[in-house]
Amino acid sequence: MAIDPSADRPVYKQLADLIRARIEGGELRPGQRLPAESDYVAEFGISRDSVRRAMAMLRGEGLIVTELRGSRVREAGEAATVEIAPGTQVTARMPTEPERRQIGVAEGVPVLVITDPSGETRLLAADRTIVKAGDEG
Amino acid sequence: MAIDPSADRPVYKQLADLIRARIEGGELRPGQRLPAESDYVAEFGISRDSVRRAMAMLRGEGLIVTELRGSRVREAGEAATVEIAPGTQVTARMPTEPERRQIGVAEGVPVLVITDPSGETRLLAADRTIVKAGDEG
DNA sequence: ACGTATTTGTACGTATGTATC
DNA sequence: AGATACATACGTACAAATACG
Repeated sequence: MAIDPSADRPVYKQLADLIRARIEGGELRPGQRLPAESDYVAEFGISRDSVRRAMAMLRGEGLIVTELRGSRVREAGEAATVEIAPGTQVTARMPTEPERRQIGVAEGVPVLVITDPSGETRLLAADRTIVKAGDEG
Repeated sequence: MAIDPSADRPVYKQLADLIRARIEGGELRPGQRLPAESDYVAEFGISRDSVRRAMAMLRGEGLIVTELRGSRVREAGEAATVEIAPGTQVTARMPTEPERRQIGVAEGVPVLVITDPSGETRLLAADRTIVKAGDEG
């Protein structure tokens, strides 16, 4: 699998596809370190800009996390189950950056917005929470 | 409010903060067109790169959508309510790009993963769906 | 304790492509 | 056709955090 700069699909998306396939195919396992940006630059002869765009894309999809020392495949992590009463509403959205820091959630992770029948809302990190509908409060 | 290149917080984050505050403060209303990238370049004397990073950040937060003609504040849109039976589990995550296209959901919008007691799952766009726990199937 | 190497973060520049008005 | 505006993609440079010897 290689990258074709003359293809219709942008270089950075091709690289993201390639890495995504390696993650979903199990070639890159949860917790495993990804090659450095410079490795991809050297391997495919593309610019660092393109590599960084690809990484940003995968980060946005929640597939990888990036720290100063490199990126790694996100680990699923055990999610706690929260039971909710009938009439409770649930939706999700991306947190703003201040919220993200406050809740202590990584980039690329949505928050669950849980509104109970009284109108009170809770914000929970979607990667640490599974909401289960119960038959009573 | 201005941007201080010598501040600790990066220029692009300062700009994102500024635009986010304008959105949350109602100065920029849902559906309203944002100034062009070049306007921000001129207004604050920063590079287009920094402006684009700020926009990407806000896009990732689901606050704005960007098209070829410019960016605008995302409109909430009427969300349909879906009732779920007791025992049904709900969580959320970001879709991968192929999923995003398949479901027809904009960038920056998470998907709700709904698993009924039999184990079957549904993917729904979180900005168009509110899940409501019912007291029976 | 210190310097060095590695790696990502930020920020500037330039150029070309493409869609819209 | 021309102007506008965003998308992609290359380049460079320096800063900051971490890891290593």
